[in-house]
Amino acid sequence: MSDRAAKDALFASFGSVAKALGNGHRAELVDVLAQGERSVDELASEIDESVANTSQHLQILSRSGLVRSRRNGTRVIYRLASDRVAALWNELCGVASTHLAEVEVLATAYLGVRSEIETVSAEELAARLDDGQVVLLDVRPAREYAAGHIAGALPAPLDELERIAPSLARDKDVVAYCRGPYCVYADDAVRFLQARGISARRLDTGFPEWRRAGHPVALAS
Amino acid sequence: MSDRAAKDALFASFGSVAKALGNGHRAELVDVLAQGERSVDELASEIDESVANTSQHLQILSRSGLVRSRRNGTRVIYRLASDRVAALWNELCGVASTHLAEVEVLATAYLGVRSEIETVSAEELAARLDDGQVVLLDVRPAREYAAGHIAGALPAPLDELERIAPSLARDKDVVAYCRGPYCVYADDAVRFLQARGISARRLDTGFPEWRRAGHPVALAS
DNA sequence: CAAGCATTCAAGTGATATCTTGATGATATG
DNA sequence: CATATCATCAAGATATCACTTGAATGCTTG
Repeated sequence: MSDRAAKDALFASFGSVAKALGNGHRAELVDVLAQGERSVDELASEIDESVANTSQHLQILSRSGLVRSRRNGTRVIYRLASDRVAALWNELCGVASTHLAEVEVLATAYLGVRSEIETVSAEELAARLDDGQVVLLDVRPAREYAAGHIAGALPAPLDELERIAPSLARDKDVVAYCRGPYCVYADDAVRFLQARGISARRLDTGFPEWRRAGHPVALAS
Repeated sequence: MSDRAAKDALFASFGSVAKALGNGHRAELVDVLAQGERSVDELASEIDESVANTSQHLQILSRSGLVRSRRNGTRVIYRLASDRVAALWNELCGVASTHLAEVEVLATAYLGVRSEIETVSAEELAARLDDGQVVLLDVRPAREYAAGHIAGALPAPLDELERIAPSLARDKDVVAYCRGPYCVYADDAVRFLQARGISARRLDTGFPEWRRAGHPVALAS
């Protein structure tokens, strides 16, 4: 094999990993899997695609090494191959939002206008949690809270927020967090609380980023 | 627009950035551009593709925001949109080599067996440079050295290594570096020197990674 | 303004991707 | 062992991608 052919093959291999991420549905699958492992039909309903199609996309991700799977009874459970994959996904989103103007437009179309939603950085949140002056709400679905959450966070899935809101201490800061920067849950929660006169902010990232940064978490045993 | 359609569009947009990297030739273009800006025909000859094809690939990279261009006389000069793009490319290579077994095989086919080539980490090199006990050789083409190099490195392009080798002080460590972890130059240089009885090691990354890590560099004014 | 060079465009061809549909495979349960 | 469930496979239609070729554009220079 010539040097050129060998070099092409090596770079094609690097490219194949990017190609695996180069599809909206597969990108979404990686985004969901960053929250934790899921079965094929859970993933299919999460991304609103047929099971057959989802399965095929998962196999493409698997062939490029981004995800792994195991069988559990009749189900096949997929997970990210490692935290590095989640970090790569994060970096990709960051580059896209920095350099692709359309991302901002599309994010607004999906998430709504974010200008009135104040954010908190992970560093600030970590510091204020130590002071005990923050009520931290995990507004993801209950099972994701159960699988792991920021240390000290309260379970507060969106559909229970109405019930929880009245009991929030008025003398503390309320902060909501969810799956990540492009997840609607925390935005919805902040708007919901604001509409009830409770000022709240959202973590500017999400649980996976928090955990990867080495901040304290509570994980399912 | 429904939430689902909006979400699909947003994630398709993220995916489009990955798709731009999802081709061996474009990946190689990004790898070269991480060294510094280049004209279209320089890039075309670097990746051994036709100018027309190279131009089209560059436009795909440009549309996805990964590169920018400016005109200089009859030439069009392309550059990476930012260091974050180089960091993303690095992360991608890292994930590929961690999770794709074939990368190791292909890297060996291209770079040769690397087991006998000792490496130095950037941290160790930075520390030893301060001690003055290292001869550091930049074995990239001369114009890349001229555009910027590690502070204290000597210009030592491969085709002049024969001339330079005899003058290397025998009481110091010799370290070679080049474009990055998947570049042959430093490996070739180490083998060349070893064959002449000079023990040498290579930096395990390359110049762009060194610079992004904030280590000292000398840049063209 | 004509000539030359670098780059881009446009059109065409063969190869890949994506999604759908219906069938098959694997595992647990009655 | 029959059945239900979850997942994968196989085949086919449509769209997109990658590369080639030849023409067109933009800039500089004589």
